[in-house]
Amino acid sequence: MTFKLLRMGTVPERLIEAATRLFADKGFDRVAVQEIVDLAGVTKGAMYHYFGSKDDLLHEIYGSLLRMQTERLDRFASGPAPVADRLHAAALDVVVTSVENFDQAKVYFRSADQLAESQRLAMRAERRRYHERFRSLVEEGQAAGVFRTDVPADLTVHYFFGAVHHLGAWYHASGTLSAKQIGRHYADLLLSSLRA
Amino acid sequence: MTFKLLRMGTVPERLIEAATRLFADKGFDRVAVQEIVDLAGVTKGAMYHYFGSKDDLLHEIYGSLLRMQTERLDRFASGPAPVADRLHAAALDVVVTSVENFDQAKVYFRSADQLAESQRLAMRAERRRYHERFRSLVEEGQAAGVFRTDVPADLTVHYFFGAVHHLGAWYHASGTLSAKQIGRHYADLLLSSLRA
Amino acid sequence: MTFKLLRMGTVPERLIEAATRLFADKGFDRVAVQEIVDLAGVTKGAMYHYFGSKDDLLHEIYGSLLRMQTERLDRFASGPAPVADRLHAAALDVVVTSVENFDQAKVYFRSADQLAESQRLAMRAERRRYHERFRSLVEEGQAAGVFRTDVPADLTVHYFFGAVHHLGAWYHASGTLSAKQIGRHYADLLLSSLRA
Amino acid sequence: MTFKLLRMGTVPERLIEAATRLFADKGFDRVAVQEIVDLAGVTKGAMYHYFGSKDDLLHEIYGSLLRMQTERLDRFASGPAPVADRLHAAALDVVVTSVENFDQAKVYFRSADQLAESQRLAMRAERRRYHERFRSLVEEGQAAGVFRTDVPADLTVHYFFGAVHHLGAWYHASGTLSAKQIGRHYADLLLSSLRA
DNA sequence: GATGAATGAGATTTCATTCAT
DNA sequence: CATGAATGAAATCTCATTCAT
Repeated sequence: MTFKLLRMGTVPERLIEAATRLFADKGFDRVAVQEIVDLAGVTKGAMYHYFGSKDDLLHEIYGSLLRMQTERLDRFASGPAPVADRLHAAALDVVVTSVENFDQAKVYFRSADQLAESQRLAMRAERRRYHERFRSLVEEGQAAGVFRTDVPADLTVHYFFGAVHHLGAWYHASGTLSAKQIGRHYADLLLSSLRA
Repeated sequence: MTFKLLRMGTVPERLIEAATRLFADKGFDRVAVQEIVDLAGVTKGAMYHYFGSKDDLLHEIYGSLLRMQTERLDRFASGPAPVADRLHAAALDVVVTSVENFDQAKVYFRSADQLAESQRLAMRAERRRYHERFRSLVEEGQAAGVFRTDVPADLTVHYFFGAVHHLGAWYHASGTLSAKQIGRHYADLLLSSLRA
Repeated sequence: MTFKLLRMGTVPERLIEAATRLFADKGFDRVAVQEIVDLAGVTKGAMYHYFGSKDDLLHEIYGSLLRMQTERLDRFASGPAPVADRLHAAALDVVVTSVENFDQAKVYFRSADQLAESQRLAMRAERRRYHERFRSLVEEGQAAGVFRTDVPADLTVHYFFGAVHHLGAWYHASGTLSAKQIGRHYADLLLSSLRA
Repeated sequence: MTFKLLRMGTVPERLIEAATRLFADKGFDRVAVQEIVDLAGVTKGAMYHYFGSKDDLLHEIYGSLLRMQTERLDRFASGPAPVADRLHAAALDVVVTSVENFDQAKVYFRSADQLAESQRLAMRAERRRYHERFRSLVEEGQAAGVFRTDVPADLTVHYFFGAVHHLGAWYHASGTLSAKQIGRHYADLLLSSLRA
């Protein structure tokens, strides 16, 4: 697959966009800095003016999606609705936002291990917080007696996010299902599997 | 993480084992051929005597797990038991074998995109057959009226295998759950989510 | 070692001071223009406003010490005192001024070869004049019969300035000897070695 | 200055020789790996097959001269002759061997600061041992009453080795003095300056 | 006067693969 | 069967300098 030269936005924006597309398409390790700057229509020097390293680009892309999803989860988890509804909404939302930012999500799903040592720890902590927030919703449902308790909440959350991460492996925009439809199915499957 | 020099088995076996460990640990692109042969206790010449390329090693590891799981799925799917039981057994089995061959599974889960062009197509076809066999079990249950039909079987299968692939991201041998326990939980969640 | 942002003096003065410290610390080739302007608290544009190039900075530092020492040598060499006394005073003085302007001296001692082609010739000629003036003092003593003649004056001068240049390799302000004490010892050693 | 393609010796030998000439001529930081391998008549890959880095080449050159001179100093210092004779012989020898291995010596004299962090400490320790061995000769002479005691032995040794290091700045093979003549003059100047 | 974004050339290093022995 | 020296292409990154504002 080839992409058209990017012409809009500031240089760092174009670089991030170019990197996102290419990392999503071929994986971090298979993308040369030269390809990124070519797609962004600048020179390598310009890239290193704005980003300290190729790793930094990944970190930026990775972190920005993680921040967005953390923030949205917070909103969805903290409403007044019954816990099952809140969990359903949160599950649906994470699928929809992943599909709507699909390149970014693909980078996110596949490249945690490619982060530089220093960034890896910080990102891992952030991801764990996200995981735990989601898990606490499940536990809340268990405590309320609406979710089964024979399967550990932790495991259920891993199970669900596995499904979400796997979107990157099979979803294509050309498919018949919309982001929302997929999200609803995913959320339905999660809720069904949890029903007490 | 560092590994001990491998001393047992034939040269090609040692090479496969070394490559499996290293690919699982760092990802295909981050492993140098030199590291593999060092761990296997041989030289590069020896490796190129037995394998045509680094890609071949990946192909071998990838293909052998895929073959094994395809074969086992065939056995589990074709029994005389009720379809729900057969699906449960198949789901449990794929989790158990993935955990029991964890390094190989990690390589498998993460490296589909790293396969060389020529091998990629063949492997993709094989994987699709596997996916379709599993899906046909779900469809059989839908036809029999024991599984819900409002969620497409295809999507359910992606959902479940997403969960399985994600094992590589969180499972550690040191955890409290055994392979079988995890497999049972996973299979239970799958069956619950499918119940009509 | 890190240095504090320079805040005093005019912009070109701060640039010279920053460059002097950094060149002394790491050597000309290991210092980036960016570091110099960071330490001086200005931007690159400012530097290129005042200096034509990084080489120019070195040239400035190099030349200013050389000019100072040439001038002082002239004063010390041309007095009415006996030649041995004048040589002793000159030798002492070059050590003292080198220690008192230690960063500048370190740059001077180490960086003759880093000067740009065009500047190198001019500086070499200037240095040779300095060397010859010093040598002529030695020759004057030889002619007067107070210095030995079996060792060529030229060689003695190289010998002594080798010792002086080497100060940059071992002297630290934290040592027990003062600039003057070191200078006296050096001058004593020179005079002793020359005694007829 | 340009050099002729090296054709003799093993590849690592040619690389060391090429690096020695070029480092001596232009200084470590001004020599590109490409120049070294061109002069040695091999490719960059070959160089990195034998040496881990450009730093390693410097370390090798630096260390081999240091080892040689340490060993020779040991021999000269430990004889039965009077201490003044032993010091004279040692001083003469270090000059002669420096001149006879002039390229290596020039690299050694100028490049201590360019050594990589890890190697710098080891080399510094080794150099200090050398310095101390030389100093102990001076102290022995002071204790024996044949050398002056008003100038610290330490300082005298720095003084002398400054002169030796400076050879790299002025000596040329085309000069009128032979290595031995220079050595004798240097040793004479040292001994004269030390006479009680 | 001063900024700092951008360039472009070149630096070191890596690595899968080949091949003479 | 097996070695390991050598290649050559490509990777990431650095940096002095320029120039529109």
